[in-house]
Amino acid sequence: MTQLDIPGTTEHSPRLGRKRDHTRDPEILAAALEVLAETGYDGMTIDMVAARAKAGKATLYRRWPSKGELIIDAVACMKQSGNDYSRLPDTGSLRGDLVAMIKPLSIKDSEKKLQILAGLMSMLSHDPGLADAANAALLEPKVAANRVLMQRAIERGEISAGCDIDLLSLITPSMVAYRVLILRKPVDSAFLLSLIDGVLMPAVGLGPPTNGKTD
Amino acid sequence: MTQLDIPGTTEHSPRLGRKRDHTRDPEILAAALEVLAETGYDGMTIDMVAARAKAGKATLYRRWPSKGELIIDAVACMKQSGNDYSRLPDTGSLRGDLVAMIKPLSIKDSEKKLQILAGLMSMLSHDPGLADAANAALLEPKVAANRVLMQRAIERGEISAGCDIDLLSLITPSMVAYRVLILRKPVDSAFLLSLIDGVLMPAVGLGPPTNGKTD
Amino acid sequence: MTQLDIPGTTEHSPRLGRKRDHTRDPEILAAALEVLAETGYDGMTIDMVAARAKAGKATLYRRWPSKGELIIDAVACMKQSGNDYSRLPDTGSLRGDLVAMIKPLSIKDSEKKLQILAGLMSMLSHDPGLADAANAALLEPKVAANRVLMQRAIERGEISAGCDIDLLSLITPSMVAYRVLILRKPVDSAFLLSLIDGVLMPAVGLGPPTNGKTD
Amino acid sequence: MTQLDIPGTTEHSPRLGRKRDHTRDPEILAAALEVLAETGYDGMTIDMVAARAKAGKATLYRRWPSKGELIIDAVACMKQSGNDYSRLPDTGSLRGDLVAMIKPLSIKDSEKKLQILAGLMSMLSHDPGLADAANAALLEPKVAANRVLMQRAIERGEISAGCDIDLLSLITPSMVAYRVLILRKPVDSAFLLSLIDGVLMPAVGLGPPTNGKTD
DNA sequence: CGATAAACGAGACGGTACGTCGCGTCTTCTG
DNA sequence: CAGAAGACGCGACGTACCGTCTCGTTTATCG
Repeated sequence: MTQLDIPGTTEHSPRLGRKRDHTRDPEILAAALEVLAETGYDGMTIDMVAARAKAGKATLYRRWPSKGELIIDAVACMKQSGNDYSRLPDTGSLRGDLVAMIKPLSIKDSEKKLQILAGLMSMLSHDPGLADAANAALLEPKVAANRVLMQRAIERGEISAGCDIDLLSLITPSMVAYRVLILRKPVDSAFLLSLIDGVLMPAVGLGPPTNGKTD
Repeated sequence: MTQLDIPGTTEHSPRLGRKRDHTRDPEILAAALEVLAETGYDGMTIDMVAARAKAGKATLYRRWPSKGELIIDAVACMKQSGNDYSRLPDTGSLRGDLVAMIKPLSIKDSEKKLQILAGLMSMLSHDPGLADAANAALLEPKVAANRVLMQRAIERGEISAGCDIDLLSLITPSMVAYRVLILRKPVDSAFLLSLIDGVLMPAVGLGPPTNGKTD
Repeated sequence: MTQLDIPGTTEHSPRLGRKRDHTRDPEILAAALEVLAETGYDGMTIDMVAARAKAGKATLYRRWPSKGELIIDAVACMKQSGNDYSRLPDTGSLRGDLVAMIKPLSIKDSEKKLQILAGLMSMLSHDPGLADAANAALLEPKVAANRVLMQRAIERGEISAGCDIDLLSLITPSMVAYRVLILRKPVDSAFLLSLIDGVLMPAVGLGPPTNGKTD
Repeated sequence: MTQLDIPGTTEHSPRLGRKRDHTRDPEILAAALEVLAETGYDGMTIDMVAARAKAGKATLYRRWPSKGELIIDAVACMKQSGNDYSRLPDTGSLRGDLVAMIKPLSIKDSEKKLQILAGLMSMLSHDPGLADAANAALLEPKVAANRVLMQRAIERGEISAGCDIDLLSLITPSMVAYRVLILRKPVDSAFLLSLIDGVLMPAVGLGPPTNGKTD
């Protein structure tokens, strides 16, 4: 997204003159994310971002063609800094794993990401491939985590290999998004447990928890 | 939303002079929807809507306090004109009813509504109650339809009364929204059937439709 | 200069909508002159003028197409407010009248006007008719005063009717401008008296003052 | 003006490294004059000059501290290339000499120089000593020529030694400047002859030409 | 002769003013 | 008096230019 110079074929341009200082990119994007978080999408201003990053407005426009693109890239870069799901729980059962992923911190993080997503949403229709960036940064990590947990359950024979895990891994994220963005209700453990026990477990052919304890 | 002067109370003002011509409201809202569809939310302008409706800007602001509210109302009015779900299928089985609701026309309608929803989304965070209007106009009808179908299934004893139909009726809409807005993939019968057979039916304790029996 | 709406033929446009509030013009122009005087031409900013006049930038640009035109008009309006030469001396002799016009206040005024003229000068080449406005506001009043004094001298038979008073009335202004703008020397009585006695009086065929006294 | 590092003093720096290529100076100044003539002072850009001279912007700023100084120097260098007044006419009479200096080429040159002067004028107020450079390059040569002619007339006893030739030599240049820059009328022989016969000759105590022929 | 230090073309940098556009309000005139 | 037309104050947008800085390269002097 950042590449404004078309990568073309073999860099036939010798790139004369001062090089664009790409070490500033992260600083600018971080400033953009700060302002985005503080003032919201609509209140965000290019001058604010430039001032926060101690950069000139022209420097921003040299790298991103518009305010929208800048935000997109800022969100995309959030992917790295955001809490990743590299450390997945491994409790031995799918339900145990899913329940283990219910953490207040994770919920807060999801809600924040969804707020950002809401700001971007109107632009997703217009710019092809833009949705991919937002998805990859904001939603896909969670989806991927779900998919991995289910894949493990298949491998250990806990659930049938015929389960459509690509579909099932989307259910929690989409329902959380719906609840936060549309219904504007808080996401809590009870809601997530309802999803696990009322939707996901039946869908993979597993019954309710053998012991009654749910947390 | 539209009523800025509540006529219900005291009415000490005899409403002198020319009455507000409320026959113009639909025209203005239609113009708003046209512009919204043509230029997208961000590109939409109050002046555009006013010009399209051959109305003055002040006339619009006399009726709606802001651009956002106008759009909300425009969307809300779409509710009436849009294909409502007053005529629900009644095939005798829940699965039959759900499948019967899969119609190309209905899918197209949903996608259009979701595009509008996308444009509104960034505002839903700021304006309290605004999300309710959007939800009521764009998503709730479908949810309500699902709920009714499930309620009937409970009443006829097809599924357990313990099913969380408030939760389950949200699954299809949220998954469709996710698919259209985030993944930008088309919604087709196959996808919807996967949801019905892979998620909903197991969740309500019904098996796959191998034979007509519902176990 | 202010008329941006072409006066055309017969006002075929009914001029619907709110009228442009032309009572604001003088306020804006006055603000422009203030800023011009305080910060100089180069330091002057449209936002400064707008803020000073408590007007929006768009209001200024609706009336004047650019910063330059605004200044021009501001200068032109100065014509009215500036000290006019309606009260010319009448001492009975041309030399007496010319000497009577040498006043410290008048000199200061001239120098200020010339500083403004200097700021405008680079634009005079590009815009046809623009020079006329500047001339009419900044220099012509003085020239006209000289011309009147000489015309009176002709009428009373003091000097020959063959004198090229259109030419001679320009000498003092042009020499003063040259001295102030190019040589950057102060204009004082001695300089002006040198012009009167060394240039103007010989040119109209009058000798030096009959008695040696010059004041 | 060009010497930023004064080589006269101490010279503690051994001037290592590549020497500044001063053969580029004329090319750059010529480019500056071209751009100045084509786009006017306000439209002129350092980047334009650099591009035209196939030089880097830093090269220009290494030699001249600002845009204004560059232009001044460009104008000053024009002094050499412009038609100088080293070959003054010597017809034996002051009037003959003055009339002999009226040449179409000279008039064109003057008008061009005045256009440049106009562009510089707004800066003359701010930069001390800048006016001197402009004056020395653009106006003083003509003034000096007039002064020499009048000095010769004094020396040959044609006119009184009491004439204020410093003042009188300014009259033609100032009146020409006024006519070109303010009145925007062409300068022709008739105008210049009017000045000679109507102003200068009377001022030095000489009558009209003995014979009626003026050329 | 090789090291070194400055100047070179090119262009990115921080900053600032420009002129445009949209919002929501206010004013004028018409029906 | 409602309604159309549109000017108003405000403020963000994206562009252009200034004067400085940083690249990688070239060139002249010094060791």
